Parts: sequence; C-alpha cells; structure tokens
Amino acid sequence: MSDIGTETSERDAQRDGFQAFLMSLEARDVLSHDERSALLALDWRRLSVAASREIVGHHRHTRQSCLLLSGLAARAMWLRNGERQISAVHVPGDFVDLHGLFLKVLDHSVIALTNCQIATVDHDALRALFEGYPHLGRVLTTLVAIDAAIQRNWIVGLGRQPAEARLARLVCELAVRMDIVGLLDDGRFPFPVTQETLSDILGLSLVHTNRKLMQLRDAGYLTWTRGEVTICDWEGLCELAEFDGIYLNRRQEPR
Amino acid sequence: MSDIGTETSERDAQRDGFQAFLMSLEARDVLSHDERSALLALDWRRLSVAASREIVGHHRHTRQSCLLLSGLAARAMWLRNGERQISAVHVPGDFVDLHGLFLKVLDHSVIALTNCQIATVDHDALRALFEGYPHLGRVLTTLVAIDAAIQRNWIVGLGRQPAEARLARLVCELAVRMDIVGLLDDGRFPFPVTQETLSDILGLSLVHTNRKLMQLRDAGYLTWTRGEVTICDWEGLCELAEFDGIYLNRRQEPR
DNA sequence: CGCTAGGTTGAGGTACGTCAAGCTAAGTGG
DNA sequence: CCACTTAGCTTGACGTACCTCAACCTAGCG
Repeated sequence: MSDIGTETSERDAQRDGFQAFLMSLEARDVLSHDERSALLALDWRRLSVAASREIVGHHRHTRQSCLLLSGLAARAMWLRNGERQISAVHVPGDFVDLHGLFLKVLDHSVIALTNCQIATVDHDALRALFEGYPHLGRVLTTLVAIDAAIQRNWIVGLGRQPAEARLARLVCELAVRMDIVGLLDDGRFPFPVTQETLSDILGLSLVHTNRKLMQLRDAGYLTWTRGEVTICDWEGLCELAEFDGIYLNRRQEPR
Repeated sequence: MSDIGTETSERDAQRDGFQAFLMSLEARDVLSHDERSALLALDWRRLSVAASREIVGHHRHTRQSCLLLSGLAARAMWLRNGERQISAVHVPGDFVDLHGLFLKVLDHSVIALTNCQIATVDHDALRALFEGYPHLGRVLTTLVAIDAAIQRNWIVGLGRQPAEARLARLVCELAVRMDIVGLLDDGRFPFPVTQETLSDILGLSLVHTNRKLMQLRDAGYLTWTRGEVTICDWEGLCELAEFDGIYLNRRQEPR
C-alpha cells in the first residue's frame, strides 16, 4: 500500500473507534508515526457484542486478542455456588485479553456489560508486530503491566478496606481511566451497570452495595443516575478511598 | 568469551542459585541453549537481604529488576491506619519486579519474608535481551502475565470466598508453585512465615486466621509446623478451595 | 394498565473483628 | 541450671460489618 493509502486507512481507523486505544497508549509514551501506522494496519476484525454476552470464553485456547472500541466489559469468574466475582472492568481503549497472547489459555471470561464494539487481531500478527517494533511492543506490554497494577489495587481494597472506601476507590479509578481515553466530561462519566454487577465488582452483596452507594450519594460525594456517575467531591472521594492514581502510569515515559 | 567459557559460566550460574528460575521458565516453554546462555550471561548482581527488610522500594524510579534466588518475599501495600495488605507472595525463581521494566515506578514495596538471596539486573540489559531474543522475551513476559493471573485468583478469593476456602486456595497455589521450582517434597514445602503475615495475605485478622488454620489442621487437611506446610489431603483441599491450577500455566507451549 | 427489571428498605442472622488474657518455646543473663 | 524476657500462638467474650430473606417501590415498556 502507498504512503497515501496508509495515511487514509490510519485516519479511517481512528475515525472508526481506535481513538480511545491510541489515547491510552499515548498517555504512556510517545509513538512514532511508523508505530501508529503499523498498529492500525494490522488486520483488525470488527464485531458488535450485545450486553451481557461473552466476548472471550475461558479455558479455551485463544489465537487472537480483543480490543474494546466502545462500551464496557468485565472479566468474570464464577464459583460453584453460582456466585460471581469480577476481577477487572474494561473501558474503551482497553486491550481486554492481550495477556492471552502470552497465556494461551485464560482462566476467566470477558463479558460485555453494555453493547460493545470490539476489534480482534490474530496473535501471529501481534507477535510479528512485537518483533518488528520492539518499542511498540514494550508500550503494549506496559498495558498488561498496568492491568496487573489495577488488580493489585483491587486486592488492597478487597482485603483491607470497608465497603464505602472500596466503592470510592472504584469510582476514583474509573474516573481517571475514563479521563485518559477522553470519556470524562467535567467529573461525569458513563457507567450504565446494575447494582448487581457493581456488587460483583466490590465483592459485596447487592443490598449492602445499595446502602453504601446511597450513603456516598447522601454525603454529597457523587451522584449515580441513569447510567452516569458524576463526581461532586473529588478530593473527598480520594481521601476516603486513599486513592493515589500513580499506579495507572499516566505519564509519557520512554518504555 | 569462548564456547567453553560460556558453558562454564552457565554451569556456575546454575549451581549458584538460578536453578529455580530456569525451572520456572522451562515449565512454560522450551528454551534453546543460546537463550539460556544469554540469560545467564547477563550482568547479574548478587545480594543477600535479611528477613523483613525491603528488597524494592515503592514510588521510586527503578532502573533494575530483581530475581529471587532463595527465600520468600512479598509485595506489600499499606493503608493510612497502618494496616497492611500483601498482594503477592514470591517463591524462589520469581522475577519479583520484572513489571518494573515496563512501569518504571512501582506502587508497592517488595519485602523479604525470610532471609533472601537475590540477583538484580539492569533494565537496559533486559531491554537488549528482549530485542535480541524475542522468543525469550515472550517467555519472560509470560511470567508477568502469570503473576497477574495469580492476582486475579486472589481477587476471587478475597471477594467471594470465606476464610477457610481462601486459606486452602493459598496453600494449593503455593504447593504447585513450589513444585514447579522443585521445592515441593512429598506434599511438604517450606513456608516459615508468622500468622500475622498470613493474615495480611488473606485480608483477615490474626485471630481469625489462627482459628481457621487450626480448623484446617483439625480436619486433617494439612499440618503447619516449624515453618513447613505438609499437605495431607490434596484432593480435599482443592475441593474446599475450588482450586484449579490451570492459571499457573504449567505447560510447555510455544509462546 | 399490568408486567418486569432494577432500586430501596427493614429485620434478623453470621462471619469476622477487637480486646484482652494466657500459653509455649526459644533465647538471654545470672 | 534457673529466672526472666520475648515472639508467636491460642483461647474466650463480645462487638460490628456485612449477608440473607422478604417486602415494597419505581420507571420504563408492551
């Protein structure tokens, strides 16, 4: 393909939903024009997934990874008694199972929390990209490492924080992640999930989740209506959650 | 250096404590002779760290990563009130902060749970290794991804399992990880940590940890004396913990 | 106008936390 | 060889954060 052709396809790709992904990458390091082009020139396959459908199945051998273009998704694991724990929430721009490139078999499912637009790419192509563009490979691997850092943070919340602080922590984290991909608008971001889903994120019962959520609302920290969270007291929330966003690595650094 | 020289240094390195690391890698994929040599030929710097000292500090810019040759270590994070949550336990052969190569700044400390032998290596050297040996780089990155898979498993335990099952899960996981690096001997492995440390791993109080531990002992699942865990009923423990070791990726696969 | 999914509220139970004490074994100084 | 100390383990009593069950309420929607 000619230079002009590449340019066009890059612009197309951006217009069509890769913006969040690029913002996520460029929040962590500077990408060269070549790197961006190579990334977008991969053979992405687009799909729509309806809310609550499975995006990636667990315990299956994977040959491709999946990028979330729009919508919300989550990693879910089930216990024998039917209880569910969500171990990650994915926002647009997240490469939801890039770790599948290394693990081959996943121990969890990825489910769509809302209607989602996704783009998948073959592992073979990704491996070639990593070899051809080592720096780009490192930036992508950084995403995997940030993902793990987020999980560490959840472990602290689940292990040592009471329900209210845990909830506050989640809201703080999501706000920053949404901001990174341009979806935070004046302290407001979309989060159209049920309180049942929320309770599976926080490791709480539905009833308790509801009570603590109302408590945060009544105390003036936030509002949460019609699938949208509005943060009213950012400082207060951070204080309550003991939130320090440093682990989200929002710094352009040579990686 | 000549071939013979390399051979010798490789053998020396192995004799001196890299066995666990190599076993951990080779449990996940086949390494070529070249790859093994290149890995061991890095400029490793050896250190001893006394129990309960810090191995890696948090919030500092790191320029090197640290391999655990012998002993036990843990990732720890503290809350304002002084409570501690441990988000990972490291066994010999673990590359305790390989993710630092990508993150640059860590959000946690790594502390020695026992006296430890460690070996550090510069990030520059690692980056060069990743570029020169892409496949080896992928195997190393697989370790980061497995580390994250372990964390996901902890999230499920912390969020949805009662204390007893959570404890059982930890024991199952450690047994398999110890086995991978050759430290499991007939269902027995060394784990000389206090119950206070254990409670910080499980997100429980010391007293409750003690009671549940005794319960597991009394029920004949295991013994835990003089810093050694002996599993008496592997099937039963797995059943109780709902443990499925698949997430530890103990399979030689092309990565 | 009735149905349904999701949110809210109340009452009572339980797993876990806290406080406080006693126990045990290993180390230390006389 | 015997106090004495100390770190870690064990036990009891009691408090609380969270869970369960069971309603009821509300807003959308056919």
